[in-house]
Amino acid sequence: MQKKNAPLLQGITEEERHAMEACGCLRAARCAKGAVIFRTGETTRQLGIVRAGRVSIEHIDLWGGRHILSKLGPGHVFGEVYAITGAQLMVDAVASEDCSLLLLDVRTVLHDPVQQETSWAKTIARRLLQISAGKNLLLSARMFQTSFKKARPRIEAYLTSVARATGRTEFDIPFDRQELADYLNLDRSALSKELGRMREEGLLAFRKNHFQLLQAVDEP
Amino acid sequence: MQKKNAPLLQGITEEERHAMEACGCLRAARCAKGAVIFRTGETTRQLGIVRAGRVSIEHIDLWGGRHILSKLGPGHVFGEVYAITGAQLMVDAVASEDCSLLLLDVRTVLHDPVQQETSWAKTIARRLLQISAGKNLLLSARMFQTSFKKARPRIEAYLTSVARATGRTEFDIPFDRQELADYLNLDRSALSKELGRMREEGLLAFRKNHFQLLQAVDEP
DNA sequence: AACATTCCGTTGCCATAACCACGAAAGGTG
DNA sequence: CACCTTTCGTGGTTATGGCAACGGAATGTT
Repeated sequence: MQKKNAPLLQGITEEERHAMEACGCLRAARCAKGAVIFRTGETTRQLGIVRAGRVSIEHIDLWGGRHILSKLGPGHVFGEVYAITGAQLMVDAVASEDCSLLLLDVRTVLHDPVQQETSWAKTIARRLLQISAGKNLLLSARMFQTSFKKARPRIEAYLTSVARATGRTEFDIPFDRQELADYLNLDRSALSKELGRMREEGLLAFRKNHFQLLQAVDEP
Repeated sequence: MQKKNAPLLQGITEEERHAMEACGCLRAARCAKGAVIFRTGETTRQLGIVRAGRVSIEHIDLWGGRHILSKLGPGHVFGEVYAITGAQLMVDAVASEDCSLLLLDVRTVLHDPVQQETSWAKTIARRLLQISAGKNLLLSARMFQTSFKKARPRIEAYLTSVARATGRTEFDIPFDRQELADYLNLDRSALSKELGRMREEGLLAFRKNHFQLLQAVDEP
């Protein structure tokens, strides 16, 4: 039972919470494992906030292949882009475990002439902008890393970006091999091979998901 | 001389414009061709709005290779994600022609306790959220299209997405071959080869940047 | 018209990554 | 401990896409 507030709701008081629930903007929900929260092709006025459990954001491609875009734990927000724009979902949001969620009606917050003027609506709107911009940065970073045509540069780009983010040349990554391969759009065995080669060449050392860069790629 | 307002400034009256300029939030700028407007690694409080000319958003990778992410014409906005988050730029913004720009101080709009309450600041904040969410959608769509390991699925995914967006099976795409290849992270000749094969198989017809899907990929 | 330029299709070669399959190591569970 | 599952490295094979080079078509320029 996670008690900490989601970033989206930080700075929202208990009273404001009650006001939100009273006007129907915010409601709690529970989902059993495997339940589909948002479905591809639908539209939604609501975004989801994970309170407990995990939600998987998945994309089924035209050939039935499934891509897992992210798994979100407590505190994270999903579906906000679709709630804001009104666009049809390009992904499914699926409860990968039993979940406790909050559903927030974004369209009301942003467009209802009355609610819009409440202090909590203003707070939410501000946070939404931060969250949206932040996701933008993540997507951009990933695009750069996966835009290389060969495996080696993709791996180097990813690892150096983690190194830059943490400020260290030794770090753990949040992926196992298969997940990293998916993230970099590579085959797992191809990734393993390339990592092996890089280790032989003395570029890095690793064990499981712990990596150490030995010849840092410097920038002047 | 483009006179139409940028989406970001739609609904902003002349008076509000003057107020913005008076408080230093908004200022005009001119850039000669080749001038660097924002530089990788810097931070910025300002976003740019293209009034005339074109701005190229570029990414120099660790090996000196240059990737053009987008070219923005009049009305488009750039740098907003970095201005909002305060993150270091991962891209350069370069004037690819002589440009007339507007620079808008986002941090003031969002964080200055006084300006924040003005009607124009509220309008701008609302629009920023729409723009940010919209860019998010574009980035997501591109990610899906480039996440395939082989050329054929990437091409199909891209073309079907255009078909879906336009509602037609016959359309022009905004890229020439080289640009489409860059967009899909493919080699130009590999793209040409695959397109040729698809034409032979009767999947589509094309000439230059005009495409026609013959066997639409249906979804139930 | 002669020329340059850009855009596009095609070809051949080869490095490379996808794919399949196996076995070893590590971790969890009874 | 024995067992199962997950994770990871390796090998071999094949298909694919990157690369370089060329020629043709279309367009623009002098």
